[in-house]
Amino acid sequence: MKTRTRFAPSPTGYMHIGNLRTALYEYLIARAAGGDFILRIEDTDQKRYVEGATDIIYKTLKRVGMNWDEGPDIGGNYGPYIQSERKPIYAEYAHKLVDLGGAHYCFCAHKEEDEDEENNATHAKLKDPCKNIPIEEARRRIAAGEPFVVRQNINKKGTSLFHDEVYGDIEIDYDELDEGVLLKSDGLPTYNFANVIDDHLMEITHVVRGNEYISSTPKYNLIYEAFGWTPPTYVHVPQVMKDAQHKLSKRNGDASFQDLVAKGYLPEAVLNYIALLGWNPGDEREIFSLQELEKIFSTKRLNKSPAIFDITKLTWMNGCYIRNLSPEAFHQLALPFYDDLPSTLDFKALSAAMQPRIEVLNQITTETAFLKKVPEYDLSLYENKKMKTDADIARTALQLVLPVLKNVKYWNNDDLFTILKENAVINNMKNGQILYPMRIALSGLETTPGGATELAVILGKDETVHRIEDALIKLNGG
RNA sequence: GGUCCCAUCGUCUAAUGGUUAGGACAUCACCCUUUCACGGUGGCAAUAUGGGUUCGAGUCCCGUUGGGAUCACCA
Repeated sequence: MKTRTRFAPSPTGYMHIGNLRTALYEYLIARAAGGDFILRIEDTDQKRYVEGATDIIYKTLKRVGMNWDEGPDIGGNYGPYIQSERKPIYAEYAHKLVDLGGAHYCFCAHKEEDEDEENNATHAKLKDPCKNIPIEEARRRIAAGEPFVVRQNINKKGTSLFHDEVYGDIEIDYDELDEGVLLKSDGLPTYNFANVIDDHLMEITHVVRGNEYISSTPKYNLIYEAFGWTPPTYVHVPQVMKDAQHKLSKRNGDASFQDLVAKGYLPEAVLNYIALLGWNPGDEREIFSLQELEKIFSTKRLNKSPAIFDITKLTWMNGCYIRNLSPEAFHQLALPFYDDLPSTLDFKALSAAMQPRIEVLNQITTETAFLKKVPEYDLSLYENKKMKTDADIARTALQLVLPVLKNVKYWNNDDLFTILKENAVINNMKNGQILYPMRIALSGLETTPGGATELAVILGKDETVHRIEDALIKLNGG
């Protein structure tokens, strides 16, 4: 049987990191087996539907290179792939399930968000009064237009046993299961029911989902059983946590995939990082492309315990990806972050300086602020013990260097560095006594991305001369 | 609360019952160096706890503690 997995997000307008990881594992299981990866949109909750949310899902998956073989946009042999368009299918199977004894009709009024514990227990196993309504009477009431839901029957006794690829064999007592709603009064199925029907009809072989579904898995199996269908292979994965106590969630404003990308995390790096949250390749490699993961992924190396999303490690990994970029590729990614900078800068040189120094693209903004304007600084900045400089030496050095720079023919790093070094020797000064003050004059900062000559190249000859003149005025008490 | 699940450095993790418990991030120190960064070298740092089983337990069993999940006409 061909391996088929599906990513079945609900369009709530947000690509949660944990969701993306689930999608990744589903994708990898399919690809590792040469199978198909299906995209299905689960929009059975109209209240939560967000306009444009499906586009975010498409865009995100495409951005990381997880292409699907069947889906709402490209079709396939098992469509439709949007649950709201499958409404008649669920109704048909729901009634069928009632006929098969796996469910019953229930006419109880729906109590909205009722916190009353009594009410919560009302429909627990065997307590639903509607379960005793004769089927003929139920059908009559439905025909008469009375609102109804289809509720699952849990008639079994004893314990349910099922196997999970990650957690092994799990036993749950049937008494623990509630007779939940399968088909809502609006005629749409609940997640529990829609999943079983769709996964079966779409011939899904592996179901990957968060481990919060472990306790309800026996309910799914009961439905499969009632229909005489074979349940899929279950792969429950541990949660992605924000910290030891809380999982990552939209409500807390935790980073989503699109938030991370907007900050300048590369999609490839994010994907690489989340692949390793709860999975490892069995050796000590950490940097993987999606293509490499497709070859080596196995559910056997999936972890059981929750993993905390560590932005610090992702940031490091993103830095690795940035440094591995070709200079041209990096330059293209950096360009949007140069918008506010003077157009006279040598942007290629700036990119060359930025690439090894940043780990997230948006760090470019703060790193380059001094290129717009020299920040206010104190003359004490010219004092540096190791460089053996102070404001007086700085004044001498800059006065010395100014005419030299004005005469430089080839404004590039190597020539500038050679010339300035020669001048240090001629004037019996140390390199640092010239380069350090020059760097301060050009930046007004204690630390800068690149040295004096690199900054000079980035700023260009005119601005460099200009900034040194300004510094001299400042050093002379102006 | 009932039930289910989980437990190795701060974090992500490795370890056919036999290793000085390994790697990575972070952190610290040093080297490189026109500052910073990159790069390089090294340091600090873990088997939650109590009992078993075993010649030998991070690994198997039981208890304890801690944490998570679930008990919706949400997924």
